[in-house]
Amino acid sequence: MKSKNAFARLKKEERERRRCIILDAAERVFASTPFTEVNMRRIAREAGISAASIYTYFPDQETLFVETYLRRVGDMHEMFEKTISEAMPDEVMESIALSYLDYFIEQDAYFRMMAHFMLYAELNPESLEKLNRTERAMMDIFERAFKKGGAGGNTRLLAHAFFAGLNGILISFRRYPGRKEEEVRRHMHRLGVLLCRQLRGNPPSSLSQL
Amino acid sequence: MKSKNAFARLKKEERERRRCIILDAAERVFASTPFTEVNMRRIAREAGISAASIYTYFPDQETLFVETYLRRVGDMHEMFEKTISEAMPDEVMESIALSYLDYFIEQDAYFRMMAHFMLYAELNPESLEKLNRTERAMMDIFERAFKKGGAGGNTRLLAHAFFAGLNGILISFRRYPGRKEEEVRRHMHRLGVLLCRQLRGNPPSSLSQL
DNA sequence: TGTACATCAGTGAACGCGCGTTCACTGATGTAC
DNA sequence: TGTACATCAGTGAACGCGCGTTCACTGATGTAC
Repeated sequence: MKSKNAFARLKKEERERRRCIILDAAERVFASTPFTEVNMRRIAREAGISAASIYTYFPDQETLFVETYLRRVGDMHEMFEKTISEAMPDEVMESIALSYLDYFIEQDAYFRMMAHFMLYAELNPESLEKLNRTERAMMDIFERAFKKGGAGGNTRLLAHAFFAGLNGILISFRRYPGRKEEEVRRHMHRLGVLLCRQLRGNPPSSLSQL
Repeated sequence: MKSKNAFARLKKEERERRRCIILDAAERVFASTPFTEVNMRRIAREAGISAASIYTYFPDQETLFVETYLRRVGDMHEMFEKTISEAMPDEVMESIALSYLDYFIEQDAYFRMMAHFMLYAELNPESLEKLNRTERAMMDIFERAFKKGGAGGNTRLLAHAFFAGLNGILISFRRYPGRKEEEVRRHMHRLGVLLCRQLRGNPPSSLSQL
């Protein structure tokens, strides 16, 4: 009986590892291909299997996308945890804001996915629940950052405004007409810094300095 | 020669009126149909013509969508102009923020279109230029509102932050899990008010009051 | 040790559907002479 | 006044393409006896 369990466990582990290989491949595809050109066949090719095989491990495309997204966002959370514990109180918010912006500027596909989930997705309940949990975790992190930064009052609301503000910056200025990538990033950073200072109730002495 | 011109003019006017009928139909479809279910055949049906006929008046779907969007946004601009001239200085920003949010909460399809243009669109140059002009006009309006509201410093940057903040609120909380429509709206309003006060450099005495 | 059978990952090809767009054609109206 | 021709809005049907997903089948590995 014991050895049978061991076999079953091993099989389960192997299955898990194969799932993981597919997720790795998806991650690479998302990192290297314009979001609208990502599809099941491409991910399969990157993983070295046929498209049909993916369906042995994931029920559908959406679930695969959500899981790829969640893994990545998990990494970001860890990064932020570190920032919170290491940064000085008066720079923790800006540090997080700029990381958040840079992360999504560089990993455009993941921002697109987030936007896609927010705008379109008719997600299955499990995926939806996982995404919601992750969003709440993000809010918790932002809230703790605000507290460390010395903000008082309704820090949950501040966290929401922070989240909304950052997403808004990313979506509103990503195609800033006629600007080069580096200028767009600088502009986003400027707005991110403004957002932090304002939400902390500590406006810069002169906005024109920015 | 004169009468020939008159004929030509009439013909041009008629053509313009037919274009207009299609745009009206598109507007109705966008108002009544989930964004992902809008397509050329539906708009044609609503206009009482065949899908093929649309192509006599618009080169492609994207152009039709952009023009429908622009007409609507034009209306919104007029609304804001009125608000700016009529509202008291200390309430002008909040008034605009709440109108903006309400407008896009109710006209979800137009928000989706805006998001779509920001995220996806490989637009043809003319459409792109029109959209950019409109966005700049929006920024001008916001900037004037800030000035009327008594904000100093870099009002252009404030306008950008305001625009980003409002869009971020709309995209980030539209699927606020487990909340009813009315609660979502209230939450968005709360965040909108917070955004205004912060950007005006006039934080509410206690955030927990919100 | 050998044979029959079960399990299951993996596959190429095809299915199915949506939907933007094009095409060959019709029918009405206007124009030339 | 009548005939031939031009113009042009409008159409139904079909094209074309992308792409998620399914299906019937293969081949390897393990198991029973």
